[in-house]
Amino acid sequence: METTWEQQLRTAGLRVTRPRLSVLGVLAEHPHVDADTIATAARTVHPSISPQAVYGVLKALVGSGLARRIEPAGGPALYELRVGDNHHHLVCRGCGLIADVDCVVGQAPCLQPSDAAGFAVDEAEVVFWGLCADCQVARRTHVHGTNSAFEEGVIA
Amino acid sequence: METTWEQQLRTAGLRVTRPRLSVLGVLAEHPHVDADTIATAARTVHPSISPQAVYGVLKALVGSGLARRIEPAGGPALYELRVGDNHHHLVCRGCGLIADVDCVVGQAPCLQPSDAAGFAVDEAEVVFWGLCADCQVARRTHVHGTNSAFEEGVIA
DNA sequence: CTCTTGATTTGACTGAATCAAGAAAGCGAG
DNA sequence: CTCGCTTTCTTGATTCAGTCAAATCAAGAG
Repeated sequence: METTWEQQLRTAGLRVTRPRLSVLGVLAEHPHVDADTIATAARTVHPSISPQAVYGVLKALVGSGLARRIEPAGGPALYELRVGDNHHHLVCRGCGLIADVDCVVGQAPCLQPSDAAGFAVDEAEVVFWGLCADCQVARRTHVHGTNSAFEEGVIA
Repeated sequence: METTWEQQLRTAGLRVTRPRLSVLGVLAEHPHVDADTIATAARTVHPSISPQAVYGVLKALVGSGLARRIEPAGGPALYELRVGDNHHHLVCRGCGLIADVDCVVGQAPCLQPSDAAGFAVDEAEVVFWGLCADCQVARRTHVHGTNSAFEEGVIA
């Protein structure tokens, strides 16, 4: 697995560098992370890595299709290594937890708009909003505000 | 129509103020606008309105259900008056143009994830990415880069 | 008309991300 | 193995969207 990243980088026409391997390592362990968390985690392996290097690496990875960038409303961009399978995401309104959902249909775009209004659609992005199991419990226990942040448009 | 806003504000328990009426006026004319554009446009009617007032008004409108906030990846948040019908959006990768798409199914969430992973889902947000009619032409005419900005992950 | 409460202004501030210039490292050719 | 070109990383400044807080101002109930 370790060497695979090296190969993948080369295949993508990218040089194999320490910052890139560190970032890939972090992404492999954490399915959905923001740039800042990646920088912090990567520093345990490569202490001198700069935040901007992380942005640069991520841009290169996304640009070459090795990683995917998702931008849930109300938070920083997140990155994941799972690419090419056009899956979707569940986002928790309470704690920001993200889970993957397999796409029912196979290829992108998995959905077609009822009226495309002249658009050539190449991707249908689906985000399911709700409460994760833990936050549902926390809500019911009525300790309103236990789980920090993200409090806002909860519909129920 | 003019007076309806006043009524709607009152019904929502909000005071009727000049900044709020100005912002509502702008939103009624432009279906999908960002806060900055709203501020600029509102100033033609109410010159002294401050940018922060616009943020305040928008937060109040969204909070009371009179407006909806959407946040397409890679751009500032946009606001629209069309609420309560759970419709979706088409976004142009070329120029950022946004079009509404009626939801095929009626109520939210219109879609259910195949495996909710314990989440209580209350909304399915769908964004269709592609090229609008104009940008398709511009692309074909090969004047690459005519339509500013937004250039990046075009799949085709 | 007056008073209370809610809204707006003003101005400072945060967080995420980009840009630019110089230094450093990858890696192919010799 | 070494050279040297090119890509990538570092450092530091800068933008952009949006928030926060204190003070002023106005809506509208009484």
